[in-house]
Amino acid sequence: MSLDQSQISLTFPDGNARSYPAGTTPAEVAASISKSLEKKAISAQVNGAHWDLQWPIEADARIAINTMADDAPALELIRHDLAHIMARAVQEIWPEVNVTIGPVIENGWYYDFDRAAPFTPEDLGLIEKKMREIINRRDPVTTEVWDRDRAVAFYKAQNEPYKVELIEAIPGTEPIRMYWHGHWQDLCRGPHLQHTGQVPGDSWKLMSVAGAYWRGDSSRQMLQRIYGVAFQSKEKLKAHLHMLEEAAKRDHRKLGREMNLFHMQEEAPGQVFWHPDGWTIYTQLQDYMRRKQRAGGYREINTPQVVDRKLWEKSGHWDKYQHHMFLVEVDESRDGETDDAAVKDKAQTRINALKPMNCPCHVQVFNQGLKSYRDLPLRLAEFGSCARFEPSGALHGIMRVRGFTQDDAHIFCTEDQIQDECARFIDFLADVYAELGFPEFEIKFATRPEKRVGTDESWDYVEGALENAIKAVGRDYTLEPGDGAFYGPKLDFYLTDAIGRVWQCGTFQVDPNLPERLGASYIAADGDKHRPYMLHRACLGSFERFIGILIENWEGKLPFWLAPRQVVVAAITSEADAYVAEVVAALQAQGVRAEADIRNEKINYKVREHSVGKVPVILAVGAREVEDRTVSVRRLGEKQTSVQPLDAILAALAAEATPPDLR
RNA sequence: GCUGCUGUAGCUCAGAGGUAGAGCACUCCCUUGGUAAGGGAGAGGUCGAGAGUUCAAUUCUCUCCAGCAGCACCA
Repeated sequence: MSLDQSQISLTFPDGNARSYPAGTTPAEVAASISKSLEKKAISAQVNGAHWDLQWPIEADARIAINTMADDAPALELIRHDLAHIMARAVQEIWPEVNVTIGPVIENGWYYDFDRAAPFTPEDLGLIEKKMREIINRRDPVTTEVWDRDRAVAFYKAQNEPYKVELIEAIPGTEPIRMYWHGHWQDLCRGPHLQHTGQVPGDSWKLMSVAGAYWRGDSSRQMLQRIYGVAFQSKEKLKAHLHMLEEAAKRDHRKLGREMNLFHMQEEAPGQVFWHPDGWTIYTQLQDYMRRKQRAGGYREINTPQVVDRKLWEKSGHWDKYQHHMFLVEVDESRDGETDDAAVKDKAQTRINALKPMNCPCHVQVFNQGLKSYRDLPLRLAEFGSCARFEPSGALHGIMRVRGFTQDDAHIFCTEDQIQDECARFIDFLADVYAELGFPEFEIKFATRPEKRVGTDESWDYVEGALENAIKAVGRDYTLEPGDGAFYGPKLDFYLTDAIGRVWQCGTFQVDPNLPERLGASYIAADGDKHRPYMLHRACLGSFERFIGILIENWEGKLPFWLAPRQVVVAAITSEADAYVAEVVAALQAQGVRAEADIRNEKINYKVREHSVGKVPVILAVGAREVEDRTVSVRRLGEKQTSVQPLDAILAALAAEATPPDLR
């Protein structure tokens, strides 16, 4: 502690402290250390907070000066200053454009503009050029804290209404900070670099322009958002652009077409036409899940697709979910001979909905016959085909669709069975994910939201049960306070794919509400009727989306047991054709998906075509193999081939074709 | 749903106010070739749908449909 009020003590990362006048800025601190540090400094950490070099320090503090060698602050400043530089470039080219906000995001930044004419790809080039000019000007960055009214008046005079609105949204306790990059001005909480010349000239790129709502609100003005990416070096930018290319190669829409797995067409937007090879993957996965669920104590059921609105009114979906439902109006008085569907007897018209979820139907199954506490927990599973009217802009390949099938199940149980069922499910899911090639997953625990039903005691109990369950199976989780459903808490499961992307697939939700609405009950040991809890749970989510994830994860090179085409037996000369047929038949008899290629093509051609087609194993046979009863084995991605006896490869491939749960 | 862009042969794409082209794939012929494209020939398209402008529209304009990117949505 300094004795003198006007002096403060600043402690450096090495533990040494020095005394400075109160109000000293990190820039002055850096200068007091060395000329080179003064030049290299970009910002500081003051008591851990990211601090602009120009901001005064008024009290004793821990301080560290940041340079470009400090990754996190360097990237933040580069990206943040580029956001300002881009906005400045845009206003230098088109002075009438209004600026709004421009935050740093993963890998870069964006800035939202209000401009009548759309930005074109050519405009992006112009903006980049102007940005380079601005960087080369090496304009100093300066900052001041302004009085709120002065700032509002300033932006009104500048005709920047969005800035005025932003200031009005800043809490009264926070300062209004203004920044200048040369003459160009922006409202910003900072920090920023010393001058524009500190931004590396060639390690960033403008990527795209797209619409975005002002303040993320779809009822408000649509702005134009320009995205950029930025790194500390040209090499890192290149690596990033390369990674984007790699991700594009995995696109399931592209691979689905190339591998002839499925297609979609405009008469059925958001719905999948599965081709034989794609459907092979689908059925393999479904058969696998069916076996796992049977082993896990689930009973499989199947329920109707077209269900009268009365049930949806009871379940509450009619009120809350109607705009997402496909409705089917049927004139029940039709004679069955009139082809014109538009001719309807309104009085006789019945409104149905395609089911968007399976839960209400599952309660109907539960409700048949009296249930005893001895029947619980009752685990009802369905590969439930659902239809949801998703907004057109949300559709994405087979990942976000309007018609899909969930690996859905509902567990009817008592309150004190929740914890066990939850633990059991986490183990089930971990097992499935590991066998499908996703050993790593995260759990997010979403707790009671503001708007909810049920008593606090009940929430306490159920949340406690979930938490105990996670601990019982020895897993970590992250808390998402307030993110639960209105009726109960939930766990969401996020798996990580081969290139580090995370996907939410599994879910586990506790629901006392729907059994109540739909009148589910069981006879407890005390002889009275009680309400069961309903646990909604899914592991893969939907088959469509999960297969999309599998395709992208494996870049189309699915594990052998899931690969739609497992083996191609290719003749090198037509003299081997009969032997090819024999090998194919022997493989098929072992349950291997094998096909013959005896076309009039060279072996090079065949190898290339089936490699491109991601067939995991090519068996080439020519005169030698026919003679020796062997095959030449070539694995996808390997250049080396090996000659093996027919019997040996039959046994090996049959073993490989066995799904992981049956090994 | 919103903003912008796109829609030409199975796929990837070129093209132009006067009713269309390439490569690959496909079919046939030659070739029997030893591990990522052998050679030749042929066939294939109401240029997403509808309307308008024009002597003439696939090309220009409008509406619709679908796709792509982002936003919003995903109780």
